[in-house]
Amino acid sequence: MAKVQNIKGMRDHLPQAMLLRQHIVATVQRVAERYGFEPLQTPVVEYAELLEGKLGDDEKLIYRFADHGDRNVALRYDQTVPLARVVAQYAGQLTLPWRRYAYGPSYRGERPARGRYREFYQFDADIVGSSSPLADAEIVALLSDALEALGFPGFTTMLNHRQVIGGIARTSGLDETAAGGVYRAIDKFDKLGVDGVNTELVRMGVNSAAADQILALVQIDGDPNAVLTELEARLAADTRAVAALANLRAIIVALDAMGVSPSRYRIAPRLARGLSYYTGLVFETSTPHWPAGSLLGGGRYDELIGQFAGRPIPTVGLAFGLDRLHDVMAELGLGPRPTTTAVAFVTIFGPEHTAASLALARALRAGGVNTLLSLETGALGKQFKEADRKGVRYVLVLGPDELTRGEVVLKDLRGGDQRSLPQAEVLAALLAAR
RNA sequence: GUAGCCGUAGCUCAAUGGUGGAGCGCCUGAUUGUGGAUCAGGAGGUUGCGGGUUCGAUCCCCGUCGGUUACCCCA
Repeated sequence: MAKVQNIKGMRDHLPQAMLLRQHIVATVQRVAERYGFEPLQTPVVEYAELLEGKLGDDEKLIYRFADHGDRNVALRYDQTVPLARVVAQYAGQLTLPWRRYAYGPSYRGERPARGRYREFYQFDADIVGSSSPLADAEIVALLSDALEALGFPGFTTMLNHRQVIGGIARTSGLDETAAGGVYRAIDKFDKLGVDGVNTELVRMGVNSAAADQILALVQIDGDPNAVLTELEARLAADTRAVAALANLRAIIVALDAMGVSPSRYRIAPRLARGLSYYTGLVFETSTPHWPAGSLLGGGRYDELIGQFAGRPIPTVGLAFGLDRLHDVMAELGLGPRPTTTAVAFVTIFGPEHTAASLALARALRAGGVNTLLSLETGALGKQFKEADRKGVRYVLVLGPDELTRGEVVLKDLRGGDQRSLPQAEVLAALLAAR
């Protein structure tokens, strides 16, 4: 017999988890559509060469194999590269700027850890074909609205710009080739602290004066405007950094005008992210209630799509990590926690009353009430028990007494009270109670 | 990729180199027109899988699969 077991890092999502996951997706989708984003779906399998050359060292994490036609294929590791392919492939059919969202699984052959899986679901939202800071701001506003709609009690989005990090490295006397390690080191600031990052920087050959300067810049924190002003002063010699800071300032001005509370974001020069294809804004949202990693992240990547399209197409976007959002919400008790989809449970009093119960169930369903029908007849106790265990709130009984009077017994399992009412009124009663 | 820890009933976990237990859950009944609470009874195990050591392995050793923690990495 085949092994009854999952592939490492791949999970089943049983009904109780799915109900919360679907709530999350529906909520985020509703917000995205509020901003006029349109849905896109692409296959999980792509030509391997499409994904190669975008990830750097992470290429070894790509799931790849030969298909039945000996094609060299791979499972997508994110939804951004497929987006780039679509934009290039359907250039004539898409009106830019294009706002699109996508929801689905991606795959990475890395070691599973808390909140990280080999098959993971993401909800992506991107604005393709605009370099306006309004696009960057809209993405940040969208994520703020979405997390608030989901009921997150406290979250903060850290904003940074790739050329601010570049400027920090350059003004500290580091060349671009050494910068990669520096980015990784400062990205660990929250985990390692000042001394830890300093040790790390020195260990990779940064002299201590430069390390001190990097650490001083990276620790700048506080009111977004004040942080920008301070960075502008300290990085004034680096023209690219100055431009980046002006860009960030334009973004937060737009955020304020869009109604995003300044308490929801910070300018964080220490935020690095992977950076492999980011060119401008980078951001990451986290909550103090979940120390292990961020809820979502994103940024501006103005060059990636151009690699496929043959002309530059500036784009900014984000990805919600569904698995992590779900884990955090489940742990914090956020969101609805239904155990089933049904609201009503129709019992069958006995074999001879089957038709009447079926007709009742049909009428409730036609009226828009999610209705579970008993598949057993008689033994009302067992039927009630099934309804109770499923978490269905209302149970309906159609016995000989009720049928004679043209009524139905409606019992609320939550409170335990029940009443008998005319059949014609049951639907309205359930709709009102819901 | 490196190192550690874990894997026993549906779930959470005990146990001993010598016939594997509990709580919760589940099933049946008390209750042939009503779930939860209570009481009584019951079912449920190749101790992840494979190999080795041993008279004998759930326990010790090796491998493997899965989970998990810290590193690495995190598009």
